[in-house]
Amino acid sequence: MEEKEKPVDFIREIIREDLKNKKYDSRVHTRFPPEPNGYLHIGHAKSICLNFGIAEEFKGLCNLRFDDTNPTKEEVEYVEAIKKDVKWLGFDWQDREYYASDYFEKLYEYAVELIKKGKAYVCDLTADEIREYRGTLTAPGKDSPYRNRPVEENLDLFERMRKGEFSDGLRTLRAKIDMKSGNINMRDPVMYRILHAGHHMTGNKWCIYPIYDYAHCISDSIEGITHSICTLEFEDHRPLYDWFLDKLGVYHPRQIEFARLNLSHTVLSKRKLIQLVQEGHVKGWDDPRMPTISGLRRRGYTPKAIRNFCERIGIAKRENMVDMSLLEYCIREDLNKKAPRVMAVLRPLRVVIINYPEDQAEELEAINNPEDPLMGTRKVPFSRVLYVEKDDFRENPPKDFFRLAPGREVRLRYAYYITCVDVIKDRTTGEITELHCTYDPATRGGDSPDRRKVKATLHWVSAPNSIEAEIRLYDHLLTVPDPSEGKEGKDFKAYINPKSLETLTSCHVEPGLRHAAVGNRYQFERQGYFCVDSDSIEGKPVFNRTATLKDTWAKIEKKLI
RNA sequence: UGGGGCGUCGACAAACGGCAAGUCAGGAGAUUUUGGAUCUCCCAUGUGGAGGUUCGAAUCCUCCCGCCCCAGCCA
Repeated sequence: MEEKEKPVDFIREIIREDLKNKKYDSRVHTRFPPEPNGYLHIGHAKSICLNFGIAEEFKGLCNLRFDDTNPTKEEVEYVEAIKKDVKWLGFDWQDREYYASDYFEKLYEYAVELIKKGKAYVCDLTADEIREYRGTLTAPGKDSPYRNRPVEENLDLFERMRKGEFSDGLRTLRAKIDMKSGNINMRDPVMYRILHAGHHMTGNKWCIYPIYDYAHCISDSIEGITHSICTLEFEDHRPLYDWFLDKLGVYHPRQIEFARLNLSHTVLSKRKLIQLVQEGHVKGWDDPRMPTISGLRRRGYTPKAIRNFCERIGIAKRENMVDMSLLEYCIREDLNKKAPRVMAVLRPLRVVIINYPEDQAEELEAINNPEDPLMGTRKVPFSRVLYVEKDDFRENPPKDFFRLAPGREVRLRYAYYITCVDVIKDRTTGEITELHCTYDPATRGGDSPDRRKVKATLHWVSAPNSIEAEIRLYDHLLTVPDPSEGKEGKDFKAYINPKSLETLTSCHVEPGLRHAAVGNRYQFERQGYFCVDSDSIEGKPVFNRTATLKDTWAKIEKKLI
């Protein structure tokens, strides 16, 4: 071991300490407990990486447990999606796929036990009345008139609740704790509610369902979890978590809370995400603009980049707002090493090489990835008529623009030096339609024998050999880093970026991309990283821009304005 | 006016009484057949504030200030 160890977060520190003290029989067992009522997002990835990561590091286990105690909100579609996403991120729960609903019977037995111990009672107050009796943040609550119901009566009523004798909301089972507690969660919280609703796992077996606080701690206990990691808003619930387990006298894991992830220029709340989907602001949960795992996957993100991101952001208890640029950095870092380079012209400008023989054609050798010689080379066709990027030509170049301009010589990557000799415009609109250039045959491959320098290297495609493609450019979902900092009364939807998607339909890409498989990732030289979308059809691929390349020129240009 | 948390660089985040790490962002330069990548350097005389303890305080104590969470039969 080196002297200087990588700093660890406070949770791993607690675990190290527990291990040192031989707590929990020196076991480490965590769990990731999603509620199957929505898709996983990058914030969940933080939790997944934490829980599964800890299990790996400490040679422990991590369970996948669906927290399915509310049948009115949960669906199988979500459990399938969640499993797919966790797997895709690279984590394995082996055979430990559990559901809180697996424990409904046990939960019921424990509830009966609490009733017998005088720690729980059936309450006939309505939801409104319970709210009234609860008091407020500053005023204590008052006892329910049903609080001192005899044990036998509670037992009878609770059994009849289960049997379905009462309609929804008629009665609840409540923990008998302290209506005057400063912690509102301790003011006789509801443990069970009556809900005549079918459940995705248990069907119509139950018409009473346990509340999170009651179900979660016991599920953790049953599974032998050692460290039950959750987010900060559950800090106030910890005394309740402890209370149930203490009163029952069962195995008692430790709940630890950390700060959830906030990411700039997007939203990470299930409620808001579901709103974006349902109101059609995006095309679905896997829209590449979404911060969902499925959205990021379709966008072209790799599991490695996401896991790396989660490692870099760290774990702490402070509220945070991580810059989207860090996520982008992580995907560039990964793809720079892995993605084959290819040339694609997004906004084509026709270039005719006037001194290149009409009937001539040739193939030039291009390097697939300068970062990795093992990835080899490929041939790209060259001809008299090419496309270059519109942005790469300026009739009146500003200072520091060193791409193509009238009279200027530049290099075509892996091809030749060319010089712009004429600018052809549309007579009526004045729009530049074509460039006439000459090439220097001595510069084949991109080097000049006389060592003369050109300041720019342009990507290009051969017009007759290129194939057409659709390319979708994505930008931030929101125009502001943090929508909650906006004007009073403005919700996040007021900041939805109208330019978050730009679809380019007449792009030209290298012929080698004709049969690119869905999901393949490439670097389009000088443009960014792109991946093949599932909307692709034979002969007409569709690409999603995963991330741009760093663009120094764009920065310079911005300053000029 | 209750209870629970949290304040270290633009954004994350270390430090555990002994010289304020690192990363992203930003800036400058080198290099470059991607204005990419890579490399070098710069970027907190100071840790929300004020006192105190100490040879020594981001760290311990006191008071103050600010921010977040809790009044679902949601999780």
